[in-house]
Amino acid sequence: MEFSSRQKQIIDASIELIARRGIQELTIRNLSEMVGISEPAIYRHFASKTEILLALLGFFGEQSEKTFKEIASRKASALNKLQAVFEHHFRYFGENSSFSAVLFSEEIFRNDSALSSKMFQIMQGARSHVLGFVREGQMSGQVREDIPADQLSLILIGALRLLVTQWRLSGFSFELVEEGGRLWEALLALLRV
Amino acid sequence: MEFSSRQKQIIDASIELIARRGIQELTIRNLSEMVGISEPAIYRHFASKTEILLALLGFFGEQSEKTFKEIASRKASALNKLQAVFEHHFRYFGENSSFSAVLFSEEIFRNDSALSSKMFQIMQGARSHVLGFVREGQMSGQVREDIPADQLSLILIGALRLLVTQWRLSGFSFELVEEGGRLWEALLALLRV
Amino acid sequence: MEFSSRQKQIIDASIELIARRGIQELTIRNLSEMVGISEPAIYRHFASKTEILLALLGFFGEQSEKTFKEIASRKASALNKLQAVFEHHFRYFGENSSFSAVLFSEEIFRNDSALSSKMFQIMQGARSHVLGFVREGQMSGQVREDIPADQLSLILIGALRLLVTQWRLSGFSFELVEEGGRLWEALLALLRV
Amino acid sequence: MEFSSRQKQIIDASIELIARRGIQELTIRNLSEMVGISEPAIYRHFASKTEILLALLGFFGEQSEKTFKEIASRKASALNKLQAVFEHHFRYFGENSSFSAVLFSEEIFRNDSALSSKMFQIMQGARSHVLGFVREGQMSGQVREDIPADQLSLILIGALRLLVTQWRLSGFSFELVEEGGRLWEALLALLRV
DNA sequence: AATGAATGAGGATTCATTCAT
DNA sequence: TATGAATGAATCCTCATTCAT
Repeated sequence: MEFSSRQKQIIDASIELIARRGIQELTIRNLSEMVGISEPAIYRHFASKTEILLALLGFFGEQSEKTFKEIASRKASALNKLQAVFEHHFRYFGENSSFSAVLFSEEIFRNDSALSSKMFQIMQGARSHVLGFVREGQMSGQVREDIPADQLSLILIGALRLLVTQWRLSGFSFELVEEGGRLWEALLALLRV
Repeated sequence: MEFSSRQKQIIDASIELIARRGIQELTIRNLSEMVGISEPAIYRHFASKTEILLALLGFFGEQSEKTFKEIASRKASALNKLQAVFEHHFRYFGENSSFSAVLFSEEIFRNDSALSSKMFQIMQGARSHVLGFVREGQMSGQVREDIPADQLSLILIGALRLLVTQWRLSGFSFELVEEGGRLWEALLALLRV
Repeated sequence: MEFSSRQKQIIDASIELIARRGIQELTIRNLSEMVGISEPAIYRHFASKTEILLALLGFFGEQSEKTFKEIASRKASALNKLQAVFEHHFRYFGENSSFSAVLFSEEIFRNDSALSSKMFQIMQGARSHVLGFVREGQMSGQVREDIPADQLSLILIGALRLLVTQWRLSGFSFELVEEGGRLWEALLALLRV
Repeated sequence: MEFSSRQKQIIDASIELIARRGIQELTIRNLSEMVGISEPAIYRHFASKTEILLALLGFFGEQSEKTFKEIASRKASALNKLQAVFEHHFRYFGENSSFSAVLFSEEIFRNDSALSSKMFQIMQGARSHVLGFVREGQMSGQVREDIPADQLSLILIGALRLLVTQWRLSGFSFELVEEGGRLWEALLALLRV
């Protein structure tokens, strides 16, 4: 999916808007004000509001997929790859605090089936990549095998999500990267044989 | 807080509405249709829409608090108490699938400060209770001490939340109680010394 | 017209409400809150909101008429009577600042013909009494005759009204009785032969 | 302040509405019907109802100020200027009977502080101009000096206002300009040395 | 004499979207 | 590529009033 610069501008503004003021404030009016064009002009670039959200999710999905693939291709141990996943996400959200609001608020996309299935797809992508790394770790003997890989993945992702959510709800009141580092240490201790 | 039967009816309808159709569909109109009275009639029982949501959260908060306190008072080991927390929540959400939609969707309450602080309060309550149980376990030698208690709590709650969220997003496509049981087994193995 | 004590209470509350918060805040709800009874209970005492306003105007009308008649019956010169009219009104409004808001805001009663004709009647009453005093003064040689009596009445009443209105709009920021005394001195100088 | 033609249309309709049916009937719905557009369309041209009333008062204020300044700049005696003020207002209201309903009904604007202060400002403007003319007359020896200028102004404006109010409440049942002429004659006789 | 529950009509305002230009 | 003007449907909420109790 290629987006024009105007389209990118609109997507960025959407993310900002959702992050700063919540999904209920993502209106065409607010969007057009933020971009600096008129309301109808928005419709020159996207057929509907849903289309904007779809593009937004597509953007996240692609980024996520790309990142996971890059990490997967590294010549490194499974635990190092998992660490990279954690570090990447904490750094990424830390720098783009707006994104977490969108990515961890599935509720937002409930009403439209196209949106919610796109969301589901992104979540599944991340899940299966993490699962792959965990399995890799178990096969290489780095990760404990007494617990099923899918449970471990669930625990890993659940912890990551909750930390980011707490960070966001607390008004970004702590250093996500640092706190994330501590969380990873804890998880590492749990995973290791 | 005591509620009249009509008020309870309105709260129930709100939960149903949020659960089935999402927060965006929680409108006074839909609510009044569901209850079977006119829109203005709603305002005889609650001063505003915010008041309804506040009552709804208050109801959840009280229930949650009561449950945690009951479990805390049991003569049982810390791990048994944690297990009880997990079992209770999975059974509870399993039976009232609507509730999870409300409780794990903090985004919903962002725009109103009264609501979001109430939500925060409920989350903090659960968090501190779980933390207490974990500490208890560490002191009694049941729970490993090489990982800080707050990290363990985060991991526990994060896993619980994510499982419920996946269950909900998948359209309740699996048995929450069973799957929750498996998750608890995994967590138990991780926690134990 | 005789009013029950509850009815008097309602009328008083109406005056207070109009005076303190304006006619737009004279709602059955606010009224019932102020009186301390339920909304339907208001309708036990008055058939409708219009009926309340009618009673309120009737009360003012009677008081006004009584006062004018009392003054008219005094054994005093015409100018003394006029002075009494001024003194009475300034003292009366000064003590019951609420009343001026009702009496000089004819706009309030426009929509209902029963109300506006009642209002008109009260105004006409005051007007004809003042006119009578002026004529009396002209006939007795106290008041200049080069200006028609009806013009003089208009000027007298207009000045009284404007002073009270300014006092009210300024938030009762000056001593009405004192300022009214000065105004009367000025008018007296104008009226005298 | 420049207004689009649609905005002028809306302001005109507001004046008409207030004049013909009273402030309580100045609703967005009635306004939109009168203008011949939908209710939301009104909001394309004014951000809120208050904004409409503010524009309306601004329009009156400007007109009033302009008129007073023009009269003040004339090479004429003070009494001639005062006469011009009276003639202008009676002619103006006679031709635009609607305006008096707005301008002399301060009660209307009580609830909104922005509106009531604008109203106060307009009133003060008129007051100080009249006061200036009276002082000018006293200094030039045209106007009697035994009565303070501010009392005379109050009397002048009070009489003007009351005549217009009576005219309006009587359903425009007499010729305002003629009757206003007679009133001015009376006032002139009072003012002159 | 009073009330709890209810309502039809209407209040201001916002929404996503369309259309002519 | 953009906009000014518009709108149907919906938002939350308030009003005076009624009715059964």
